[in-house]
Amino acid sequence: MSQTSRSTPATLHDVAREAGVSLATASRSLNGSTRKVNEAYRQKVLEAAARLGYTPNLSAQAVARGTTTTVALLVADIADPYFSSIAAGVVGQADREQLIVTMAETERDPARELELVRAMRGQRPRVMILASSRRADDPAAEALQAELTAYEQTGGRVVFITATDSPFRTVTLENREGARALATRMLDLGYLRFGALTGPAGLRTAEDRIAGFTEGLVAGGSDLPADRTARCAFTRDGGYAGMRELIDRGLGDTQLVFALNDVMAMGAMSALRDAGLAPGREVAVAGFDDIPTVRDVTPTLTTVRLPLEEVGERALRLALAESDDESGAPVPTEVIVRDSTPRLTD
Amino acid sequence: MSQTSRSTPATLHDVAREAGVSLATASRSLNGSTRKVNEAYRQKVLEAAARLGYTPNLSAQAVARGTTTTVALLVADIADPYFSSIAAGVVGQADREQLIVTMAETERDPARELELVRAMRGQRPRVMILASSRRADDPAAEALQAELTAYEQTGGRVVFITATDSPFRTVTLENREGARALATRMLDLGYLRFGALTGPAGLRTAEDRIAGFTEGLVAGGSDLPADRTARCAFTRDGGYAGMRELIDRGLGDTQLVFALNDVMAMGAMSALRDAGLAPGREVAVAGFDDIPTVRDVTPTLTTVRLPLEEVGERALRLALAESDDESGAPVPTEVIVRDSTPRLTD
DNA sequence: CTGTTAGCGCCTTCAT
DNA sequence: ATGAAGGCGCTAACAG
Repeated sequence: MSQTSRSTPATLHDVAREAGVSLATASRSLNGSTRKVNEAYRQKVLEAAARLGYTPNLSAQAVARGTTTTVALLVADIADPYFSSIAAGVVGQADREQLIVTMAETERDPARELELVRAMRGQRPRVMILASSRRADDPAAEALQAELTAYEQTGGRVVFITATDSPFRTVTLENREGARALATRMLDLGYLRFGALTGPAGLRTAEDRIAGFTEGLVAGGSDLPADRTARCAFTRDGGYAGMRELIDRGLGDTQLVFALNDVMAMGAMSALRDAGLAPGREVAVAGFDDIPTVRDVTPTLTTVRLPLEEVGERALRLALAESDDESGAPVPTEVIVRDSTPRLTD
Repeated sequence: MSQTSRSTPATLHDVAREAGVSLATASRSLNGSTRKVNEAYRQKVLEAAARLGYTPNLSAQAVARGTTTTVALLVADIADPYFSSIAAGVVGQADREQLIVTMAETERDPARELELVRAMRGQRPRVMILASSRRADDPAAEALQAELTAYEQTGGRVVFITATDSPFRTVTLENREGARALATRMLDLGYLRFGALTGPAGLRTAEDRIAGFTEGLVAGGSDLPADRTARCAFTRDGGYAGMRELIDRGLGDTQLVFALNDVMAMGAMSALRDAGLAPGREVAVAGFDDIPTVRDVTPTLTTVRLPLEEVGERALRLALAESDDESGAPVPTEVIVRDSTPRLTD
């Protein structure tokens, strides 16, 4: 029975022989679509398969069927809560759809992203979801577009998460609108003088958020002066460094700093604290995304909620949808006011 | 040139024809191991491949070669920083080894885990890494073991992350030792009366940490009274609920609560805050893992550092290693004292 | 309903 | 060094 030395996985052939039926019958009772096989045979096959510990070879099925059950997911940084939440959504939905997800990390490098897309095509995934951030100045953009177009022409489907001007299906995140709503809300709370950590130049998401925030301020009669902003990486450490820079340059009478995303905001609050300033009390801070941990920092962080898991789920559903225009409504966004931006009462 | 309608991916056959060589030559120049092909031909093939946008079909390669380049990763919860950090390590190392990683989520359900392992075997992955938590009372344990054994007998390699009594390769995390060291250190800081959130019964990691912590306390002349502990889920919300329960039961003169892992600790601190108690000042809190965000909470969290990304990398390296005993040294652990456990000076 | 027989895309002896 | 041919595990007509 239990072999102790290395062998090969049981093959469908083995199962068929063990059950005393033909290959086709075995195939049909194990994986075939609609049941058109004698129940008695079916049983024999199932038993034989169980006895042999048979598992269909997905690669073989893929070549024979000419189609896989794979979805490829590209993210910038798996350990970043923004991406891991999206990934959780994708993986969850994939599981429900009986699909397998493979994952790769671009590390925010466009050249690397292109390479990865090329490599992933080898898997012949049914769909490719690109969640790594788009940039305006991407030199590899054209090549990427070409690669993806070719991929779609051979039956694949690509879905972007938030990059509106691509010809591919997209889960639109209302970065601009959300940031604008945030600005409006902050004005309502009595804030008048704003600063911001603006993220790296050219990063699409960052630019949209800054633009929206600025719009909101301007619409409310305020503004975002350039000397109250700092460029920095789109990460926790970037947020820390950016706030540090703002502090070094002199915060002046800045009342609130918008940090573009929650991890940056958390870094920024730590920078304030390390400089002896109390976030929320002395300088208000707001983020974007509403990652889980912002409820647990002190003060709790005001932010714009993005249902990240749902975004991941939607991305996959969108990819699998028949009709092209199913992109549907953009993902709803919601301003969540917490303790990092108390109402100003003076 | 650029087809506008749907077609099929270029095949090696196409490339060969386009280059005017045989299938074999094309194969050899594109993917063959050692170069034994005329440079002129080689060039022609490469050019043809580029012109056609050819990408080798990995599934086909897999069936032909009888081996894949896939590593399957099983985690409990992708969005949890503990697992996403490990995943980042695995994916990073896989990239370096030219391997593809597929990912699935057990949602902490042993039955589901078994199912997933069975399903993943269909991919014929070279290695399978199980990072989802082991439990003592798992009714599916035997079946899982059988499944994994069968998998290894057919050439696969399984690696567990922290489950010492399995017959498979394991990346050992010194949960017990780390917790013991933490206890010792807390005693050094002057703490005398301890409580703990003990996680769900039967969860291996949780039990090791509690055992180690208790050992450390006892060795130092203290103890962990049952009435100062609370069972709860191994998550942020579990930590919150557990601390809530402790508070409701009456904290008494408890000075420090050990939370088993950082996300629980963060939940616990929020529970304290919501109850009007200042974490760190009125009740000290310690966690385990050292996930990135604990530097940004207030007070910063005392914890036991586990190099999670490195754990992921090691898991894959261990899987790929020739010799069996390369399990090597357990992952080093380090107590990191931060502001949530100030020195007691009375 | 069942079995036979071509493939699917690729690799790899085996001759040449 | 190159090409022809068989085979990997499975599916999908196609006959029976």
